[in-house]
Amino acid sequence: METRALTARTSTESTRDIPEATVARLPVYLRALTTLCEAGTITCSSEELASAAGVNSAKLRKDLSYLGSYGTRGVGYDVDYLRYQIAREIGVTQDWPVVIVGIGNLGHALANYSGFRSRGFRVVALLDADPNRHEEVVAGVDVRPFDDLEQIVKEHGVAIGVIATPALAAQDVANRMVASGISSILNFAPAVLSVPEGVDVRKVDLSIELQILAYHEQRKTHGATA
Amino acid sequence: METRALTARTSTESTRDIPEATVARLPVYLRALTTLCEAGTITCSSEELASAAGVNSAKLRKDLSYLGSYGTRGVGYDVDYLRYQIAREIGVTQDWPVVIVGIGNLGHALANYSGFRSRGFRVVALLDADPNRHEEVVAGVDVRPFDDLEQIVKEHGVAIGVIATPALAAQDVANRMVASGISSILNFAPAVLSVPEGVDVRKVDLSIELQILAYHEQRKTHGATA
DNA sequence: AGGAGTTTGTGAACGGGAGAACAAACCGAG
DNA sequence: CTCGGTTTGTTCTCCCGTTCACAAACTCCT
Repeated sequence: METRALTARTSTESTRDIPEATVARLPVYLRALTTLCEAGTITCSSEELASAAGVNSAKLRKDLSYLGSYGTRGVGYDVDYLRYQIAREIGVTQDWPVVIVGIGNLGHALANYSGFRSRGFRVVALLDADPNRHEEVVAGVDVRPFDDLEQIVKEHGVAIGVIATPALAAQDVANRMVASGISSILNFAPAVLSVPEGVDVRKVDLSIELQILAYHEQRKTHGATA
Repeated sequence: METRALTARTSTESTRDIPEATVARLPVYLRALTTLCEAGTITCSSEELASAAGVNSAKLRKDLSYLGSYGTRGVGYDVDYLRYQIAREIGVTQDWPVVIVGIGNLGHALANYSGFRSRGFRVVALLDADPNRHEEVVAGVDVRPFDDLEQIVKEHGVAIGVIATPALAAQDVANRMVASGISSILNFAPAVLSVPEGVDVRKVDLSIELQILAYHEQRKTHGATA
């Protein structure tokens, strides 16, 4: 009778529906906590953690409150405990298999990026349409033909794909990924992807970021071009 | 008596104070327009352009309205004219000199990325603290010692810097950049930078994007781990 | 010239996130 | 046990951004 049925979960814990803005900050908190942890810190206040993460302390506390009450009033948060809780909420307590398509300059860099491995992701395959690259071994993983995508996805249970191809190829790659069963895509190609309902796409665009900076930069020195 | 005094500008054109969310979308429109232009399209409606950019048409129209009235009712927008207007508003009608610090995997990829050159940016220098790299030439630009930063910035009038170093070095690099006169920073290092008032920092974090995808992915297959 | 059809530009309602401020809860000292 | 100091969790308010809906404006056809 109630809409509750939709939000009710089997689990005994975890209040669901975390705001999107909060979800985007959780990884930042996670990194800050890891840094604190490595520095030997046992406990920290919301003020300290907020400062380490570069956000407002009130915002931090509100964000954490969506996950539950993991702090202790008058004391603060247990660094290691909170770190685990956030990692669990995000889902990076165990590794996610990932495929990267497009082994150009950027693909190389991504394959070699150690931050993936250390933060819950494992590159299980590198794919490229160019046969000349199929001899290569990058970061300990050999480059394979793009047509192997479906088999690899099935074999490793891959849910997340990274697109690092030229813009023209991006939509085709996305289509094949979706057809193979991938339901989350990180797109580095400068192209707008259209995907079916239920598939998440996040886009990282290097030149757009620079253009945004250029806009503000232009403002700073507006009329003073002499 | 009115707050108008604050928003009034000397220029005869350009209504100022464009919302930040709009600024972030202008480069997307610019790219969509360029694509349309290359396809030979002369005119397009807000609906078409919005679809090409992957946004709502009402949002597109409102965004464009902040720049002025560049469309024609009953007709649409002149592709080439609008393209120029947006480029001018962003400030990419002429090239911005850019320095990249940290020539590891990612730095290499960035230096070779053709999208910068074609979108109003010119890499004038590659810097690295490691003397072993100073022999290298990447993308036609030779890698120079980090200590040359100030001289290069002065010489070329560089206002925008890109940080592609490990996390530990990022803050130091940022400090040196600011001291040299750079006032806009694009940071790829997984670290929170603190900079003085007036300096803009944008952050691109590869693993955070993946973590956000992982969160949603975990939801899709919530209790069905069987 | 006039009217039908089309598309822009914008006013207004709506929803979500940011930040301030405070009550509830915890620790430790006496 | 009580009290003062500290820090969390949460409520409330404000502001930005999104979206709807419609009037204004333009073209084309008759």
